[in-house]
Amino acid sequence: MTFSEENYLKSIYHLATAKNQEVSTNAIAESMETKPSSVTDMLKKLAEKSLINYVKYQGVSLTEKGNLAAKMIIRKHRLWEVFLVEKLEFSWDEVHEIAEQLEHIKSDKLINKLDKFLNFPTEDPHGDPIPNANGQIMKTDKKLLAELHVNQTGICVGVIDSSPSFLQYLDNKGISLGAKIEVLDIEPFDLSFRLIINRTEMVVSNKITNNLYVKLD
Amino acid sequence: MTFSEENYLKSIYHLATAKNQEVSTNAIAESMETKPSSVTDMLKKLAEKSLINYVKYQGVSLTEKGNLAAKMIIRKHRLWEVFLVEKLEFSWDEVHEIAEQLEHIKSDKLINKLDKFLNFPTEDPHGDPIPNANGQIMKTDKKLLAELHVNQTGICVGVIDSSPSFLQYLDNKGISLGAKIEVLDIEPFDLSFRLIINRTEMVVSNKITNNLYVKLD
DNA sequence: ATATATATTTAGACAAAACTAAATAAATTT
DNA sequence: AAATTTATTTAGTTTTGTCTAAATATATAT
Repeated sequence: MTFSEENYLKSIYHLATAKNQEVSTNAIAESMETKPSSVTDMLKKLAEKSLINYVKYQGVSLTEKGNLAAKMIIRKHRLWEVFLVEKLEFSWDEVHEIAEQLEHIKSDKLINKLDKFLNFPTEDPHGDPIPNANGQIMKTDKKLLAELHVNQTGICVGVIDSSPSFLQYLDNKGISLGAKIEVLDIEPFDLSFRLIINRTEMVVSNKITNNLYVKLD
Repeated sequence: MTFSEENYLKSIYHLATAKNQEVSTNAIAESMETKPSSVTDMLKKLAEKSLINYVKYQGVSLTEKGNLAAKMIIRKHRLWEVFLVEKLEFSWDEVHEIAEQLEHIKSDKLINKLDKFLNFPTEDPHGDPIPNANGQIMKTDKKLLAELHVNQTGICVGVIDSSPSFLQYLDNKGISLGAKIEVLDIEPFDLSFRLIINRTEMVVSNKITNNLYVKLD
């Protein structure tokens, strides 16, 4: 499988998981920053290889085979991210780009040894789950911070937006995975939250609360 | 720089180092298992980028820029090999293929952090030197085992042939880097050596002695 | 020095993955 | 239901890296 094919599979997987329905050509083109006509070409190839179900004009879904392949790429991506943060001391906003390259390295033995070396982590540095060697994903019962009520507490377990700018914002505010969060107050007008995070009181906008996952305790 | 360009540079570097003269089109084609006509095409491109000195029909040499680029690829290859053996517990005959992929990952920060994580190794698992971040190579004063005389002793510091079959042969004989070697006897007829390696006596052919480096002590 | 053999380059073609522009299907509006 | 907009596909081109076959340069042998 080529790098390009792998990137398409990954993209389709993410879009299908988010929307939970057939994925459109245009959606893929947008997420991959390419042209719809290029997408059509690739869809034919992936369908030819039985990695996707493709009916002209009807959008696509992953086959069992394609789904597993996508999860294996995501497994590699997230394991390498753990390696970069835990072993090489990268910060969580720097690892995505490098993992985009490392995820294409082909060697089952390598990735399974890496998994063991890292002690079989179940989540990457952004709180996203890491599929195991069989493609199974442990799903945690996390909620958006935006869904909490006043006086509820939880711990930060992940982000939706993992762009460097958002992650750096969180760093500046002292918010990292594992941080203890208590909701003091919610402003009805703009849905901003007054919180205590790790003993520090702060106010965050609803843009933040809609991109942070917490686990209730 | 593309993967292919990097592979050509590496190949030219190795051939130039071994032969110490202009490298021929055919030699490159053979070492890369490709056709001379393909090589010619690529040489034009590399010359265009000032990575090699190329005069039609005269063979090629690396420019300063090309030489440095080649050494950086080799640096990455060898550092990843150290990682695979020291951290992931691969054996020395398994790492080459995987390192061939990893050497193309582009991130200076990554490779320098990896270097630090591995404690700035100077040699890879086969005893080959690792260029530092500036491209400098520490050269050790090693000799071929075949050059030793009766009664001389040394320690094994590297191999020329690093094919899995040779490395596995060495494993079977209990020969690894750091092994203590004493030459007991040399058979004039076939130049086979009777040795003591790590307290065990054995006889090895000149094919072996011409592929093992030792350092005298 | 000429003939022969070998090495190298050129010319033209192909596959992969992208693109643009044009055509067509599907969805939406009026 | 027809018209319009939007989404998707097709057709034809480009670039990268490879190939084969043919041409040409260099090296070797007689």
